[in-house]
Amino acid sequence: MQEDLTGTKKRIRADAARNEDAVLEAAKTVFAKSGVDAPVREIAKAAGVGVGTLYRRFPKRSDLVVAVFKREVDGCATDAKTLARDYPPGEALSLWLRRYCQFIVTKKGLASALHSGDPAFDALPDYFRSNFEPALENLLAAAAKAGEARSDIDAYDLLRAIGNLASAGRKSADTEGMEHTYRMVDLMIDGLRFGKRAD
Amino acid sequence: MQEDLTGTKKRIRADAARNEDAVLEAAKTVFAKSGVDAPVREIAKAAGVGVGTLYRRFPKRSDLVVAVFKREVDGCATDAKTLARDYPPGEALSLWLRRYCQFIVTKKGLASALHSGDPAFDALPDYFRSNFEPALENLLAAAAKAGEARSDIDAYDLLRAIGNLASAGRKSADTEGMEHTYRMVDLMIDGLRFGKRAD
DNA sequence: TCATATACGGAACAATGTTCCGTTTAACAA
DNA sequence: TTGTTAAACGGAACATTGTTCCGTATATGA
Repeated sequence: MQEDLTGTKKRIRADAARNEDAVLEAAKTVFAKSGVDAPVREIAKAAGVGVGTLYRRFPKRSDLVVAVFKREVDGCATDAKTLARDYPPGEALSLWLRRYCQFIVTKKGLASALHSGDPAFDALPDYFRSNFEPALENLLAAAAKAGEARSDIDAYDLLRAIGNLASAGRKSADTEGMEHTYRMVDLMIDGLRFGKRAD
Repeated sequence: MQEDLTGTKKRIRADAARNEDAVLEAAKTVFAKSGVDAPVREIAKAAGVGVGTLYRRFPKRSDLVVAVFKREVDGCATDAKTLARDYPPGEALSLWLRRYCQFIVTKKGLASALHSGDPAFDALPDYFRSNFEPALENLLAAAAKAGEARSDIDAYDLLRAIGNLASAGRKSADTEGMEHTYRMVDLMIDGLRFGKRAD
């Protein structure tokens, strides 16, 4: 028995780590398919674990929802960095805005859960903003500096605007509404570029 | 066995009518105390009936929620007529806006249920609007005609504005936030009067 | 007063969140 | 490699709902 870098007692057992990941992955899929109210048993089954295993790591249903949400936020925010590294500033910006758009659309069910009044979700809006706002700020700043976007747009305003656009056009959940949404978002991205100006 | 005016077969039994009313009244109270997710058993108990009785008249939980909501809307809309009859136009307007304010505050839990995506509640926003908008329009028109309010305010806009005000200030549910809310609403009512103008 | 359609109450059933515990196994030392 | 053991596992069992069923009670009309 030895202490790890953080001072906790023991190493996480390999199967435990594997299962935690499997559960989160399964939950993401099931939530997307059946909504956030999907039965815990269904998630456990999809992950190939027993409900006991699931509950040891996520004592309350809401813990699992929160974990999935944060994981998705982290993934989307991380993509901002990746895109910024791999693409020219303007393109990185517009690619990420589409990525963000997908995030919003797939989290439709989650969004309503956030406003359900359950205190378990109180921290999520902050988590959302404190991750996405800096991410977008960086992309915007880089694009503006490169002369590929205007520099007078507030990141949070843009997040909200696109969030509203994306969550509005979701009637049939298939490609029908999505195309319309993407067209609107493209319009907005064009606006960012068209209005560009030298600093 | 005789038909009534609407062509339906039979008269409603007295105990049935009594129980229906008791259930609705109990549901209103319980929803206010424990939220719209309160157990059906709790409502049945408060109404002094068995769950079977409750379910005969409201086959789904949501039917009960809808019925309570509509009943509250009806009551609030009816009060508009009563106030218009018993008070001078300007006073009737301002009294009813406070009444409406209370409606919004006590229906906080219900409001989130409306946007839960459950199709059972799809009709409620329309019901809300088609009752309240004409009610307020009448009050506004009368007050404007009497020179006690401006005449360039859209009823629905005002409903939304005050609805937002009232539903915003509801942190502790006690008198704390309510006072602040009422002050804002009073401000708005003053605005209606201050800005009055002859037609 | 009687017959009966109607309504009633609450037990029973189904679905789901959560807990419990006997069994399995990863990790470590000899 | 093998033995020991704390950790993790699975899923049965329990608790809390929504909903259904049905034997019993009763309001109504004749």
